[in-house]
Amino acid sequence: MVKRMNEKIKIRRIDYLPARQVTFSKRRRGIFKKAEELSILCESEVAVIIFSQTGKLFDYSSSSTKDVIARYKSHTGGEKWDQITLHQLQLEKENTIRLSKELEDKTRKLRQMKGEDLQDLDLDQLNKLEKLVEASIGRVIKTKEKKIMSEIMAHANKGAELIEANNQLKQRMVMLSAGGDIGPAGIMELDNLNNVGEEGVTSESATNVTTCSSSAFSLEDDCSDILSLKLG
Amino acid sequence: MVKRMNEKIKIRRIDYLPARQVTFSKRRRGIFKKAEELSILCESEVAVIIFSQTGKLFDYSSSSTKDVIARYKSHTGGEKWDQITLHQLQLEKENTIRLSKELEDKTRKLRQMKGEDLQDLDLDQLNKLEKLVEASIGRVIKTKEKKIMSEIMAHANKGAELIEANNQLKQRMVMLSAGGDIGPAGIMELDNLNNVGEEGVTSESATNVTTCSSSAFSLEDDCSDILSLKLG
DNA sequence: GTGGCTATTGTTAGGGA
DNA sequence: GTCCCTAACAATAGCCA
Repeated sequence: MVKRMNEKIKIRRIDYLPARQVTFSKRRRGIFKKAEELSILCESEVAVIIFSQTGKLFDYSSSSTKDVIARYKSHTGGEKWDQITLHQLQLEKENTIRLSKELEDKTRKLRQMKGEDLQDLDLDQLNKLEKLVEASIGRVIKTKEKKIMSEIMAHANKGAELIEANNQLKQRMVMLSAGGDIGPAGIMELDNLNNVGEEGVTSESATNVTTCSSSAFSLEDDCSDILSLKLG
Repeated sequence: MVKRMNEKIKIRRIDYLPARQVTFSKRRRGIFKKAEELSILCESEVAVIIFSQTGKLFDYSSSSTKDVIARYKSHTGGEKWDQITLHQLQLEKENTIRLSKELEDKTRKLRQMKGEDLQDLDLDQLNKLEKLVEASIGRVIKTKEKKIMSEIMAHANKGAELIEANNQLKQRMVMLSAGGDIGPAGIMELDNLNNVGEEGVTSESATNVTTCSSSAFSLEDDCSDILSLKLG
C-alpha cells in the first residue's frame, strides 16, 4: 500500500496524462453522484454537462438533459431565439400563401385577357373584358406605329448622313483623280454604294413592319401556345 | 457544539423544509466547487444547471453555460433542431423570392396585355402582342355570342313554357267561367300577363347585349382604371 | 478506460449566530 | 438566505492490477 504524500493537491491542471484521465473519470462520477443526491434530497432538477479534454461528452441529469436545457433557456430568455425563428418562419409561410394567391389571381386574369377560361364569366364581365381588350389592341397598334415611324426616321436620318458623307468623299475623289491615278470607273462604284445604302434602309424597315413572321414574342413564353389554338 | 447522530443520512427527500433549503444551498455550492475543480484539473468544459424546488435557477459553467449547451446540442444531434428550422426558413425565403419574381413577371405581362408599359417592347414583340390580343378579342366575342345565344334560348324556352302553362290555365278558366263567377275581364288580364312575359324575356337579353354599361368587371379590379384612360 | 486499496483531504449535517 | 463550528462521513490521490 502506497500512502499519499502529506500534502493536499493543488487545484491546477494535472500534467501527467494518465493521472489526469483517472482523476477525470473519478471526479466525474463523483459530481454525477453529488448531482443525483442533490436532486433527490432537495427535490430539484439538476443537469451536469462535461466535455473531456478530448471532446468527449458526458452528461447527467435528474430528468432529461434536454428538458433541463429547455427550462434553462426559458429562464434566461433563450426562449426568444427559437420563438423568433419560428415566428419568422410563420411570417414567411403566410407571405408565401399570400403571394401564391396573388399569383394565381394574376395568372387567371392573364389567361382571361388572352381569351382563355372565359366560360365562368357572365355577360357583364365578358363585355368589360371585350372593352379592355379592344382598348388594349388600340394602344398596341398605336405603339407599334410610333415605333415604326421612329425607326424609319432613324434609318432615314442615318441614310441621309451616309449620303452626305459619301457625296463629300466623291467630291474628294474627283479632286484627287484630277491629279492622280483613279479613273471614272472608281467614281461609278462609289455611286452604286451610295444608292444601295439609301434604299436598303427604308425598304428593310418596311419589310419588317408588314411581314413580321420571324422571332417569337419572347416576353410571352406562356402565351405562345395561343398561336396554335383553334379559334373555332 | 452538537454532534451528529451516529447515523449516516439516507439519500431521500428531506422533509423538513429549513433543513432542505440549507442542504440545497450547501450541496449546490459543493457541486459547483467540484465542477470547477474538475474543469481545472482535467482541462475539461463543465456546466451545471440546477433548478431549486421553487423553480429558481442556479448554474455554473467553466466557460459559458450557453456555449456548453450549444456544444452539447452539436454533440447530440440537437444541432438539427435549430438547423431544420433555419433550413425551413431558408427554403421559405427562397420560395418567397421565386414567387415574387413570378408575380412581377405575370403583373408585367398582364399590363402589356392591357396595352400598358409597351415602350420597352421592340417591333417583333409588339407584333406578337398584337396577334395575341387580336386572337383574344376574337375568342372573347365568340364566347360572348355563345353566352347570349344560350341565354336567349333559355329565356325563350322558359317563356314558351310559361305561355303553354298560361294557355292551359286560360282553358281551365274558360271552362270554370262557363259554370262560375269569372267574367271576360279576368281572361283579358291573363292575356296581358302572357304577352308581357313573352316579350320581356327576349327584350331584356337584347338590352343587356347592346348596352352593358352597368356593373363593373368584378374580376378585374386593377383593370378597371383602363376604362378611364384616354386612348389619344 | 475500470476497480480496489488506503491514507488523507474534502464535504456536509446539525447546531448556533 | 449566510457563516462558523465540529464530528462524521464521503471523496479521492496515488498506486496497483
